[in-house]
Amino acid sequence: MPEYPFDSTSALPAEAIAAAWRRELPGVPTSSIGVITPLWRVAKALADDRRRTLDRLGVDPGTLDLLSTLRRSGDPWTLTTRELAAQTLVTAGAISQRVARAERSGLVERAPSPVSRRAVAVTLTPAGHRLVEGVVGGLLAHEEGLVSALDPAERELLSSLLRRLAASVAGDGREDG
Amino acid sequence: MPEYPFDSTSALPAEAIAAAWRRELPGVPTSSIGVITPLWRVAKALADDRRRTLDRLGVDPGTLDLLSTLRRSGDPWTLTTRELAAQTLVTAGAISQRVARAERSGLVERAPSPVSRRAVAVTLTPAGHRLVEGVVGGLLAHEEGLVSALDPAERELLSSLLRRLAASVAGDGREDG
DNA sequence: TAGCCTACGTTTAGGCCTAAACATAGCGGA
DNA sequence: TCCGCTATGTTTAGGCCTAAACGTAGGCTA
Repeated sequence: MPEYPFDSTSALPAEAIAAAWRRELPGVPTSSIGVITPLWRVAKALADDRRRTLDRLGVDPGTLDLLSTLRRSGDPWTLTTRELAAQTLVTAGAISQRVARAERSGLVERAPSPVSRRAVAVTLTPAGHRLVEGVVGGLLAHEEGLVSALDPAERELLSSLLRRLAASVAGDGREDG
Repeated sequence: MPEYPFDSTSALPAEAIAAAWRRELPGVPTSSIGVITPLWRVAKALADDRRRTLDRLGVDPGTLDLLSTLRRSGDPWTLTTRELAAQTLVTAGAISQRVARAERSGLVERAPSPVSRRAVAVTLTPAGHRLVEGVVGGLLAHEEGLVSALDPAERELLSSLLRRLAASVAGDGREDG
């Protein structure tokens, strides 16, 4: 049996963590804990769930992210390293490694870009097409089930709160120099 | 200059991703994308921000999580590997590695547990105390600023939606066997 | 045509994680 | 007392990431 990490429902409630800090180090500001802790727990639970689901389907999350981005981009299913990095939110170095892994597995091919001679064009192979097309529908259907605990109005509300928070975090923390 | 990943605000909106799937593979269910995509983007933005903040303070996120959990537990600042795994939501193997790293840095010590002979008691050293106490206040103050884009009522709402979602994800995805 | 700058990719070092295989410790029954 | 089962930790293989160093391409200018 695989060794699962503990799940978020059995973890200490965020409010207990905040209370412990106030008891141990009076004066530390604890109000962010109530939102950041549940956020990370959900994100981790979703990531764990996706990793296990994809494991059963024979692909890893980084590779599926790569194949999905190419597949979604439409005919001719080709993007440069730079475009892939921008759409998947990881560094160019990470893309380089993902592409190398996927290329070893025969899922994508690298070729000099027709547009710019220093760019590299990454293209889905037939095997890559088959894999992503065979997996994406099932994955999305599964995740649809996970979020169905919230009704459509609640999902919209959650989504909009998250987008506002994202704007705040991205705006801060970066713009010094 | 470090190579930053692209930030979430410049990324493709979740709705554009869903529309691309509907165009490319009609029939795939796309309604989960609107909530899962923003959720992961915020989580990643927060994780990136925390990593960089802690980097300036000379500690890594995994180590701070370990030291914080011990510090919060109160006198005598000792927990077993198992308790640490339960509270930090990572596997026992990950805890073992974190503790080994922190021990090499002189921040914690391992000793046989007085309670059970097969348990290992992990305790904060004076250097560990100094580090966590010197860092936690600043980190929480910084993150307080990040979430201040939402007013208290909105934070409470977000928090409660996230907790409901966490319960759904943890309940599903695991209980087969 | 050399010098410089920027854009684009890749590689490497090292942190971090999970899953799985291993070890050991204690418990409990036959 | 031997066997088996469970609890607890550690180790290893391998995925995944960032930061930083490194190549190399093209453009621009003197």
